Amino acid sequence: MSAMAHSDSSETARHYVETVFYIRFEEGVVRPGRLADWLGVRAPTVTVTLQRLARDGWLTVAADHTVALTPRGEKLAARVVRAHRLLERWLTDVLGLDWASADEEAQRLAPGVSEVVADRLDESLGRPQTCPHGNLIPGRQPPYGKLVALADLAPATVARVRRISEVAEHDAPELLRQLDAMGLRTGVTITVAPAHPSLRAIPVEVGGGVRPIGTDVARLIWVEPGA
Amino acid sequence: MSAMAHSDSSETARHYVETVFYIRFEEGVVRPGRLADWLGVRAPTVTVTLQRLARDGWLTVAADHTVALTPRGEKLAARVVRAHRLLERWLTDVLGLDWASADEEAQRLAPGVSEVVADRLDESLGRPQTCPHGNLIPGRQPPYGKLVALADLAPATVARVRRISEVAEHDAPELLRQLDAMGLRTGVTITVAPAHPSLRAIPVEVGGGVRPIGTDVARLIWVEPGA
DNA sequence: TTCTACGATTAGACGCGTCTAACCGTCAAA
DNA sequence: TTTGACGGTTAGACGCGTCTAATCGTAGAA
Repeated sequence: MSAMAHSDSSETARHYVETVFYIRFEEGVVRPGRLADWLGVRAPTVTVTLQRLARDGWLTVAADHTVALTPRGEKLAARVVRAHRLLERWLTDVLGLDWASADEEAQRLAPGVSEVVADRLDESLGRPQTCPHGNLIPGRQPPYGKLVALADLAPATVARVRRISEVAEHDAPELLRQLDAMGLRTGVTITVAPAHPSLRAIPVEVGGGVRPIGTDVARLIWVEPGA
Repeated sequence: MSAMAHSDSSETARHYVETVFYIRFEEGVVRPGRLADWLGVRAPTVTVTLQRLARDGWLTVAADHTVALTPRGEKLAARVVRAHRLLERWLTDVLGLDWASADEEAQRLAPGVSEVVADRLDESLGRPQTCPHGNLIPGRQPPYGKLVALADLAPATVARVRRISEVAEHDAPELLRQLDAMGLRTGVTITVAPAHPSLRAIPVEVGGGVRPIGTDVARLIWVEPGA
C-alpha cells in the first residue's frame, strides 16, 4: 500500500531524520542546537519536536543531548536522502537545472517520493552513485577513494574534486553557484599553490585559472589526491 | 524566490483548490458536501477550512453554499493541476508506472513542484496536451473535438476513447486498473452494441473482445464519435 | 571558588487542520 | 400543516509544529 510508503511518518519527522543524517555525516555528533540552525527553527521547537520523534520511535536523545537515529529512523532517513539525491541528479542531468536550484527543488519534492518512484527513477538515471555534488546515494559504493579536504591538500599536489559538503549545499546556495561558475565542479582536476596559513586563503588552480578560496570554504570541498 | 512558488499557500489550500477545480469541471457545481466526499474529511472540517481559505482570498462561499475560486485561487488551482497532470505523464511515459499508481504518486508529488520544474518537465515531455487519462493540461488546446459520454453513444457508432473522468481516477483506482487491463485506454477505438437500458449495462467492443460496462461507469468514459 | 555565559528545557501561547456532538434550516413527504 | 431527513454550521476538543519568555545546569573565566 502506497500510503505506507513512509511508514506513517509526518513530513516533519522526515525532515528531522534527514537533517540528523546530514549533520552526523558532516560533523560526527548531532546536538539540538545544530539541528535548530540547520532546520531554521528555534531551540525550544527542536526540544519538543525531538520529544515527539523519540516518543514515536524515530530517534533517541541521550543524557548528554546527543541525538541518534533508531533503526527505524535510520531506514527512513536513508530513504529520504536517497530520494533527495536521485531527484538532484534528475533535476540537473535531465531537466537542466543548476546545482543550487536542484538542491532547493529536491528539498520540496523529496517528501512525496515513494519507494517505487525512487526505484524507477534510479533505474531511469542509470543507477547513479552520487548526487551532482558527489554525495553518496545511500546503498551505493563511493566512486572514489580516500578524500581529503581541499584545505588540507599539500601544495602542488594534483587532485580531483570529488565531493562538496552538504553543509555548503545547505548553508550557502550562493556559494554553490559561485563554485559552479568558476568551474569547480565534481570531477575536475585542481592543484593548490603554497600560501601562508595566516592569510586564511589558498590559491587554487582550476580550469586554467587560479582562484583564491577561503580556508573555511576549502574545508567543505573534498578532493581525491593523485588522480 | 522559489519559496514563493506557491504564493505562500498551505498544502491544504492547494489540495482544496485543486479539488474544487476537478469537481467544477466534472459536475459543474461545487458544494461543501461533495468536497468532504472527495477530500475524505468530515463536513465540519470542510466548513471551517473553507472559512479560512475564503479569509485568505483563495475562494468564496456563496449564500447558497456554492464554492467558487477567486482569480488568485484559480491561478493556484491551474498550477497544481498542471503539475499533477505533467507528473502523471512522466510517471507513466518515462518511469513506466501504470495509470492508477501514477495518479496516486502524482498526488503526493504535485505539492512540491515549482513553476520552473513544471516548465522544464513540460518541455522534456514534449509539451503534452493531456494527462494519460486524456484530461487536459491547463493552458493547452484539447487534442480532440466534441466528446460524448460512452453511456450516451448511439449503438453501432464507431468512436475513439478520449477521456476518463477525474471522478473515476479519484473514487475508484481499482476501476482504472480494470479499464487499463481490458485495453480501454485513451486513443483506442470502440463500438457499442445495443442493449436495453433497464439492464444497466452496455456491451462495448474494444480490442477484438466485447466487454460489458455498467452505465454508471460508462458515464465516466468520454469518447469522440466518428474518428 | 564563585560568577557568568551559553546551551537546553519548561511553561504557556497560537494557528492549522482535523474530529464528534449538537444545533439549525429547508424542502419534501405524510 | 406538520414532520422528518438531510445538508450545513457552530461549539468544543485535540495533536502537531511553531513561537517567546523564563528557568535550569554546567563548563569556563575571573
